[in-house]
Amino acid sequence: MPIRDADATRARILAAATAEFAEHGLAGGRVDRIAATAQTNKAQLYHYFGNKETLFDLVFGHYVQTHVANGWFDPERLPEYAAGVYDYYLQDPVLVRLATWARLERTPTGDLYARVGGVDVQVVARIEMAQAQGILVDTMQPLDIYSLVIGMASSWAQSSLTFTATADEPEAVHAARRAALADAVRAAFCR
Amino acid sequence: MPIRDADATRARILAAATAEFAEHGLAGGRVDRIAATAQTNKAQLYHYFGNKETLFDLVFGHYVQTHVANGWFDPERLPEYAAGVYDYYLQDPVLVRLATWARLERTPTGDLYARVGGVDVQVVARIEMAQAQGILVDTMQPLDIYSLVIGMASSWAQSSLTFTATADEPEAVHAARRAALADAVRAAFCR
DNA sequence: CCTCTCTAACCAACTGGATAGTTAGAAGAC
DNA sequence: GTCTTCTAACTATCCAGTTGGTTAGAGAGG
Repeated sequence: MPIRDADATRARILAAATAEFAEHGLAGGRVDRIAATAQTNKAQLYHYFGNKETLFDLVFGHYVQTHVANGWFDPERLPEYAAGVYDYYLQDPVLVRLATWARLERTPTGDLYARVGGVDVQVVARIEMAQAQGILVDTMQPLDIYSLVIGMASSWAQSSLTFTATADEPEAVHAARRAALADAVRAAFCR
Repeated sequence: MPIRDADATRARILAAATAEFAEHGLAGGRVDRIAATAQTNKAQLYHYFGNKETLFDLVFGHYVQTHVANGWFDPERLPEYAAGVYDYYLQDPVLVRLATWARLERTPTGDLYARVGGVDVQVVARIEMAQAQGILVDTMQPLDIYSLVIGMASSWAQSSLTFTATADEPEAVHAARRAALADAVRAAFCR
């Protein structure tokens, strides 16, 4: 590993910025802290990423692209998918927090992922196919089904308007939530 | 109306702070802007409210207390309640935005309303009663049902991780979402 | 009814530290 | 030798919180 490595420095800044913005958001995030955590300095940061806002957008887009696997969504096993999302949010708060900051500070209305290429077109196509096959109810718009499922799965996430789950709760509590979530999704959307 | 009116000044500051914090959050909110909007000055603001953080908590608590009517929640008409929440969030983004900022910046885990007195105990009691009467499923914890319903109703709110609804969309779109939401809630929780 | 006094309400201007963004140049790598 | 990577130090602005007062108006005394 060379002492000077532009790619590695970029990566350290990106990682530090991801943690900082997930924790504090765009307005609350501090460029000095990011540079310090990344073991570099602000001049490097500004050289590679332009400005704070751009860095935030890039962090969010990058995190979505690397952590939301394209084929993960499965309309044919929607209850299991929802339960999986519950577990993911529990184990990794970064995605939810970044997404919520992005929503509040960058994209207050419309498609949250518009800056990042929009909601995967495949999602809609696959829900439609599952509806045609009689697996999912065909009385709702595909995107409405998708929104509701995400809304349900994020009920206990770090964006929750009620109660946010933590890993140190008893496993029985998580099991009960997972079961309630899967049951509710099944009853609501599966035929 | 006297030229000097402490109550009126307090009220103007609270109103201005509510708008400012709903828009920009705690870190992004500016005390100077609040004072200017309230047509007063920072010294008054600090005299009445101590500091920015205290003011934020007070704004959030006050908004919840004045805008979340106690008896509004109705476990016997859960689908209609959910649809009502959809409409409320559509027409007034302030509550959702304040709550989401409070979640991210003040209460990252646990009960969001802990600072404000906790989730209404009546909510649990009334869900339990509805379960005992066979109106709601009794295979889920009351709080889990509550969380899921709020999660579903806020699927298109300004905290949405997918798509945020706006008032200027065609009424047919809103009607479809309301129907999907009510149907899903009914299928998931009502017996 | 007028004037004096006292207090609560008010405010312009200030302070000190934080913060986004810049500069000018040092040093490793090829 | 020169191009890229790196850095300490700098700048200009912003911002939460404070200071040192001024002013409106209520009530008391005459």
